[in-house]
Amino acid sequence: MLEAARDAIRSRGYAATSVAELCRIAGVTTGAFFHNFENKEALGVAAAAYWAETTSAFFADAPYHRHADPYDRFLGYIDFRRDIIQGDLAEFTCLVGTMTQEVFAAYPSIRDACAASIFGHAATLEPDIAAAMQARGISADWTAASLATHTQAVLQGAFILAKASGSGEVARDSVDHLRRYVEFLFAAGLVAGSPQ
Amino acid sequence: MLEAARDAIRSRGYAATSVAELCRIAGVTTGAFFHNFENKEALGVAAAAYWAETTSAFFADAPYHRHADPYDRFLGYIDFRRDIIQGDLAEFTCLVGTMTQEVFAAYPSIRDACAASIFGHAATLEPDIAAAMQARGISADWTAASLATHTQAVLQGAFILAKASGSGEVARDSVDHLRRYVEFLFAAGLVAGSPQ
DNA sequence: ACATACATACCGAGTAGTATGTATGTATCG
DNA sequence: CGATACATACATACTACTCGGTATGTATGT
Repeated sequence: MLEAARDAIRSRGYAATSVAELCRIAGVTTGAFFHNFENKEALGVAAAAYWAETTSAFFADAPYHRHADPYDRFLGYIDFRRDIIQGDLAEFTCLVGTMTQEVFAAYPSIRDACAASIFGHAATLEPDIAAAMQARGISADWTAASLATHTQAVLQGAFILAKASGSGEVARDSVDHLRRYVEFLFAAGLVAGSPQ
Repeated sequence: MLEAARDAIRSRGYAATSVAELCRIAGVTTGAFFHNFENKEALGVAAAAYWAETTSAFFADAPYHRHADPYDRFLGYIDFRRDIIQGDLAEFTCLVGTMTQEVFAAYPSIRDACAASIFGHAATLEPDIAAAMQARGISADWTAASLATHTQAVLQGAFILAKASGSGEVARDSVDHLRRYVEFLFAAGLVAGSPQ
């Protein structure tokens, strides 16, 4: 059911996905649906929570954690995010980013669940960024938290451009820029602190 | 009518905005609506085209064009984008970015109109970026076009995070990171070409 | 000066279809 | 036997869209 919601909402959006269609895809009846979810809004919240869970597990198992150096882990994360931008648009884009755009004003409960997923994921990057900053003696006018959040902004924006262009290529290009930025940040830390 | 569509779709989304509601806001009848637009999809296309027109004029009149140096104009653009992230969420976020997420699979005509607006706007930045690169003798593994596109990705992603968090603050933080990146790119051009 | 014919823009009640949600019945469990 | 987990058949509201009618203007002929 939650998987059906994930797939349908990712390709059609929240409002355009009907409960009946969802039931048909998942092979359940409307009775079962409304037995498990109070209403459609509750499904949206549950879908966002399910997304947070499954993506957490997915990234926890990803190979970039093998690196001993936290800086390498962070760069490895970015490379990994770049690598998984491939195949069908609805397969690599972000459910909660999509839903947020639609429901942020009308359904605060869904918006909050989406925000928890996005910022919760960003928070998992903070320790590595902070450790990398400390190892390189970086004290800048940006924080580990703001850089972690920025990576998510770049990714979300990259997904929008991918959907607009119909291809993941522009998204990968943007992630390349993000990687270069991070290299600059930590290379600059070795010499001074900020550009010019 | 197009203004009503712009405001309604920016806060509620395309699918959740009904024709009847649109007519009520704009103070027209359904007869008038379907006289002017073949169907709701045609309105979506027209709204995206109207957005492209009005934003083109808005940015053409913006103060950053006063700078004599193309590099300053580009940085001025980024600062301007940062400055206008204020007030209500539905007022500073991007109509075509929002619509793209919803309709990219179901309504190719709307998606294409949104893509034309986004990438058309990005293209207006290319000449200044290219001129700045040439003035500083930069030959890098990135192009003016890819950097222009990346700026749009950061902005679009920043808007998503703003909607998720309910505040423009995180969006402005991301634009700050973008500015710092651009400064790095052009500072590095003066010495070598890439980080390290 | 003005009648006729016609085109365009618009009105708004109505329609077929679809949306979410509900009321009620039934099977399956501990 | 009571509670939970569903299935089925609606109910009600809303959806995009239509269609016959009308108001307004314009081109043309006399």
